[in-house]
Amino acid sequence: MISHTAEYALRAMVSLADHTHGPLTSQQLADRTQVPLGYLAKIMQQLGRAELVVGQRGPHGGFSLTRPPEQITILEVVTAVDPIRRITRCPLGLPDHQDLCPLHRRLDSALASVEQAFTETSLADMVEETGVVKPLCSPPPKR
Amino acid sequence: MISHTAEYALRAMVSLADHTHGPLTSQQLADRTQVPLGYLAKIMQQLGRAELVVGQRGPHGGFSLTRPPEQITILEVVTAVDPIRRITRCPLGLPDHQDLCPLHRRLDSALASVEQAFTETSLADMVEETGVVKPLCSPPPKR
DNA sequence: CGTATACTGGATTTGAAGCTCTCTTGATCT
DNA sequence: AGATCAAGAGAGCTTCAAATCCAGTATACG
Repeated sequence: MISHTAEYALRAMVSLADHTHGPLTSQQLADRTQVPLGYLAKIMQQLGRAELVVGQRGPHGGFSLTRPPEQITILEVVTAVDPIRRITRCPLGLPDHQDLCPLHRRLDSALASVEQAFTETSLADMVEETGVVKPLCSPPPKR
Repeated sequence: MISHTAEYALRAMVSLADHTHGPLTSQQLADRTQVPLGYLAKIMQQLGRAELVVGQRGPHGGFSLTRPPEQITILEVVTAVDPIRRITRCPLGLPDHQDLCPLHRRLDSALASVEQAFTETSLADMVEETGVVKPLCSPPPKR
């Protein structure tokens, strides 16, 4: 349901949102997110074209968010790399009608609910919940 | 989010649910659903192995549902051909913890809501809504 | 029986997504 | 200016889902 690419983009964006002091290089992001470096670089390019991040070249360069994490939704990130395709017209061959059948209404409404959930969550929401914990997945509680 | 395969399976199952008089052949189903015949045959095999349909060979053969449409959910159909994979553990490389991070909690809860929606809808629900209309997607309102 | 019908199963091809490699462009620091 | 660091961009490889093809097997009916 969620492509690898979208997953990777989200991990990278969350890492950036969590890192407030200056940019992060592709290499640093790849380490944090466990995403293959070369592939991540491509994804970062896409995020750049969507103007969600900017890349600064040269020493001390790297990627930074273009907006504060509160103002970037999950949906924007996903859309930038792998858009959710809502079902707006008949997926069958029948060209001469507009309404969706019950089946495709259901499927589209499932898509809609996902889209809705993604709209309501910002990068900041996810960083805040993490608290002091740094890794993307929280380690076991210490005792 | 929903694979072609799952879409095709659903179309075929809805067609079967809508057809109460005897079985439908792969060929007939392919016509109704606009799915490539050879590929649909493979999908029907999967649905057969999941015991959602039975195939009757020979003349006047074809596929029939094994249960009344009210008792078959969308989820069962989707699961038979292309299961929804819930996120139950850390998708990153970190093996030594159980909890999901905020990101993956969100993603999994999106999956959960889709799963829920699919559980609550049966094939019968979709056939009933169609009413007299035969094609999977309803034609334009006549006036 | 024999034949036409229709599902079953395996092998193969195609195409898109995932991933790598390499070269180029731009920025920083001696 | 020259060296180095890091993003940008294009070409190619790999893997897997989607789709096709072909031979095999079971069933109904005359």
